[in-house]
Amino acid sequence: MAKHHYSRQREMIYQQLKSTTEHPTAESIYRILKVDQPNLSLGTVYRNLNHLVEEGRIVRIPFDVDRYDGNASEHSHFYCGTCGRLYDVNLDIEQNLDEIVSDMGYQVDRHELIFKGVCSHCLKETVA
Amino acid sequence: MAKHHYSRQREMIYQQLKSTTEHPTAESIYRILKVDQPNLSLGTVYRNLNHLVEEGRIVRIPFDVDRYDGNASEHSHFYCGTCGRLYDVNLDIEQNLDEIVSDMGYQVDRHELIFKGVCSHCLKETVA
DNA sequence: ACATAACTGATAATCGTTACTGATTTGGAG
DNA sequence: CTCCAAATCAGTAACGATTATCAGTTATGT
Repeated sequence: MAKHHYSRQREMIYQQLKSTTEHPTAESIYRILKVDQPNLSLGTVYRNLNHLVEEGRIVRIPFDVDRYDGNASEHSHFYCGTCGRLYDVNLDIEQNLDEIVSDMGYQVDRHELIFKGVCSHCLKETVA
Repeated sequence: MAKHHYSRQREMIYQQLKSTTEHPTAESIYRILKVDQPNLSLGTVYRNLNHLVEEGRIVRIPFDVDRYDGNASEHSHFYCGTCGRLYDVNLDIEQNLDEIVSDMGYQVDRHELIFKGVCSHCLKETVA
């Protein structure tokens, strides 16, 4: 007996997340999918996002309004306070961080690292 | 003319935060201060926490339910998923992180780094 | 002391997220 | 293929943390 049934809605949500690097919110995923699936429910989006996070297929980025990342591999984020965009940031050091904290006696399952400031795009705009 | 008036409530909240390393929530700060100040309002706590964060005197740790840190110097946190406690973690590398991301073209104002797992205290409990 | 802007307490409103419900879909067993 | 139980759905109500509102109070500069 299967633990999970196949769900068309869940796969749509997952594929939508995989197809973008914009780290959308539940609401914006809902709006996009609603176009082709007019009777999609917002609750279904939330339910499946939680489901996918538990499975480890996607990552929740805890925010004022939570955002989601279809790239579940370990990486950081940069949040631009000017345009509100959320960028992926890959740091070589990142794996070491968990080791350092492990050596302190903690069992580290994962970490969240988010930088905040102004992105290069908005920096240009400001100068102009 | 002063930008801010002195506020007894604000100082109480600040002192409460400085006196603990438990990273309390707005609600728990409220409960503690309410004992000696029965007519303290929860809205006042939220209002002043925001005020103190803007001043940079304290730090907001974005969480399911936000928590606050009276130690405004740069450091990370470890969240234990078993007991729910939030620990301070000091890493030497931490300053370098901002530099690395700055070199990528971003203007980095600050970062948030939080580790999640099981703390040493809870690890012992589990074994026993 | 006066004027004014900041602040407070109390309460209502907001809004992201979760819970509930009855109907529908899925996958395995006979 | 048919039937059943578990999983999922759409729709909507409920929840809870945080913010907004507002009339009354307090702090600060003149």
